[in-house]
Amino acid sequence: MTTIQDVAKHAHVGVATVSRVLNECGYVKADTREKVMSAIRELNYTPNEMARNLYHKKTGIVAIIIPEVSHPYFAEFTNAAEIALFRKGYQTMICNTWREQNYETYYLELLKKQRVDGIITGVHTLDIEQYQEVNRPIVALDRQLGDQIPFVAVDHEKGGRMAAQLLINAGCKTVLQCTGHRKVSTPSNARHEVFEQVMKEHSIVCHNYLLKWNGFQYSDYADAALKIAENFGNLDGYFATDVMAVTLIQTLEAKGRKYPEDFKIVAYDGTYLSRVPYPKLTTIVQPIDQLADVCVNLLIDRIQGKPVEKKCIQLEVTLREGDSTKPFPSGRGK
Amino acid sequence: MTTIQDVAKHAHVGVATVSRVLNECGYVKADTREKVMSAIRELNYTPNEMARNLYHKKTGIVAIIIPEVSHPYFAEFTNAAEIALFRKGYQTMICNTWREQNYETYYLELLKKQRVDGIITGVHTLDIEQYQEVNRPIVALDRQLGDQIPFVAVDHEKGGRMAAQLLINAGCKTVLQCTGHRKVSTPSNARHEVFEQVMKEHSIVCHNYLLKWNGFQYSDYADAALKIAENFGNLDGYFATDVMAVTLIQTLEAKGRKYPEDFKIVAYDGTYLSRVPYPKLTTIVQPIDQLADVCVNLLIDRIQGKPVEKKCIQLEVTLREGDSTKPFPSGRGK
DNA sequence: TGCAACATCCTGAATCGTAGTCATATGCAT
DNA sequence: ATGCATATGACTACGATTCAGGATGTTGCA
Repeated sequence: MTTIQDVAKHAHVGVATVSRVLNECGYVKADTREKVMSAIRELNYTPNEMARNLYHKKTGIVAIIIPEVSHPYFAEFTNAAEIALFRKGYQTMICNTWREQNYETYYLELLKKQRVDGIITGVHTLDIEQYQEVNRPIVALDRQLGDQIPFVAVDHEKGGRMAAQLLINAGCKTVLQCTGHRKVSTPSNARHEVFEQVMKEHSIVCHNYLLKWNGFQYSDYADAALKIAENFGNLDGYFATDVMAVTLIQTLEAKGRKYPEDFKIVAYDGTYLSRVPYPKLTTIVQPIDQLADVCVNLLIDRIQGKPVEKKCIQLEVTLREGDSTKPFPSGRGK
Repeated sequence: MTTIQDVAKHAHVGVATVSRVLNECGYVKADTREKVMSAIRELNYTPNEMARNLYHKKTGIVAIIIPEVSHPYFAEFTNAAEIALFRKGYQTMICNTWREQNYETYYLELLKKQRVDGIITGVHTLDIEQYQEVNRPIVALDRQLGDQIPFVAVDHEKGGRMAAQLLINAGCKTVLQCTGHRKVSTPSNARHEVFEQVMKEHSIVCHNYLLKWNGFQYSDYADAALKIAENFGNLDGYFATDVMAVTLIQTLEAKGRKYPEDFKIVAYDGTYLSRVPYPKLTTIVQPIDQLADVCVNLLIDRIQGKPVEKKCIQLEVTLREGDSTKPFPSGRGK
């Protein structure tokens, strides 16, 4: 690999001059610049980023820590984040944790090691303390990690309430919601509390199905859907994330239930998946691109040392109403 | 940030000793090691990766260049690649090109700049020459980039033939396949040639619909599906990638055609999306995880200087047969 | 005209933080 | 005293940037 030294020697100038030409700063005579430029071309020289990074103490890389990038929600989030980061001049590193704490710890180290300038984390496994002791730029998606770390989330309570209301309006009497681990302290769990509560207020039976997570594999969701179909196969309302919702629909259909005549369903997230079923699936949509933008902006501000005043930013969910919550014909027998 | 110097001073030893403790090499007395260790703990020291990288002339980062990571195919590919890379001790950088040549050029520069140790490219826009002049570790997915750059792809011809045969066996008489730009020299275009040819051999009318790519957005696919439904809405067989297939199904259903009674369809790729429709969608499945593994292994070999003898690796497609190619009842009137 | 003041142009050396080479210094056995 | 294993620190390379400062050229003003 050719270095700036080689270029300097080849152009019969000092390294500082080459550097000035490269960075277009300071005084350089026109013909000297030309000499340097042609030396650069001749030697096919490209400045070494590692050396630059060492000097400037920045890498221009941001790590996105997520359970796994193949999950539609995180794929779309990562995608949007990459765009935003690219615009700001940053590269994106992806870090799948598979919900393993030690992976998360490992990735958190990247920041201490100065391998990345900042981290956007979308996982919820590690203890808060570990995040807090890394006193460097971090932004959290859907998780409160103490006072120092800004976090971004949608109004999940509203999302849960909307979902509940949609099923109630459709005339559901016995419903089920699919949840992740309820103990995990993430704002996104709020929707399940609200959902349950609203159902209770309307005296509607509300079952919970705890979805164990083993990675984003079809078989896991298919198994879960099968279990639900077995144990809760004749309810009239369901509330689940996109992935679970679409899998559930096909499983219930395979069991002979007509979609969306026999059962109503509301999906949550609004990824591409939620647009696939026909008739259209009613979905509570998270503004994934916006979430990513906000995360990136917050992070870049922190990296650049700007004081981040707002520690918590909440965005709105929207409703994409389809035919999966069309009311049951009135007067139907239970 | 604390440096190795600080640790050395704090422990009253030389930097070399600290380095030896860190890297567990050379002779260090047990109590000296302890002194150093406790200094490291006290100062909360972590070695700076940038400096290490500069010294060792490697970053331990691999770039994956793809059109965009939100597309299910690339999301699943990237996911699998990240796992494989992590196992080999590498970090993954994602680079969305949006099919813009200048982005691709920019990302290719990362390699010259020594910001990454290697590149896996899954895009097809840039001229081959630009790749060839970067004489560093590159592996291509689904594209032949000259003799020096190994490439990995599935047997698309077989895939195209299988798809054609499935529709023929189902009794289709007039079919349509959705293609990308046919001029682009990617092995994956081979399936369309074969598909067309097989159809011709069976005297079946085969239409082509050229899908213009503007990014992985629902609206684009929805628009395309709408156009197909308008102009080719009453054919009896379709062949398209997962994304297009599922969108097409819902659009044709919305037009009143019964799936899969009125028309047959074969999907290509085998991402999660292809598992969503009910009744099940017949799909030509690419072994995406395997493709990623092979790409990663080839790349790491190249990075580590091992001679890569096999310049081209072809994997097999498999058939996941669903009900979307169940034969039309015999004797139906055209 | 003389020369201070300033702008222009360029170089060498120091710097960023780590790793490894080399030289040196112990202790212990022969 | 010699040899060897053990133990340690000063120094320098990695490649780019930047600072201090030297060498010009140019202007302003007595």
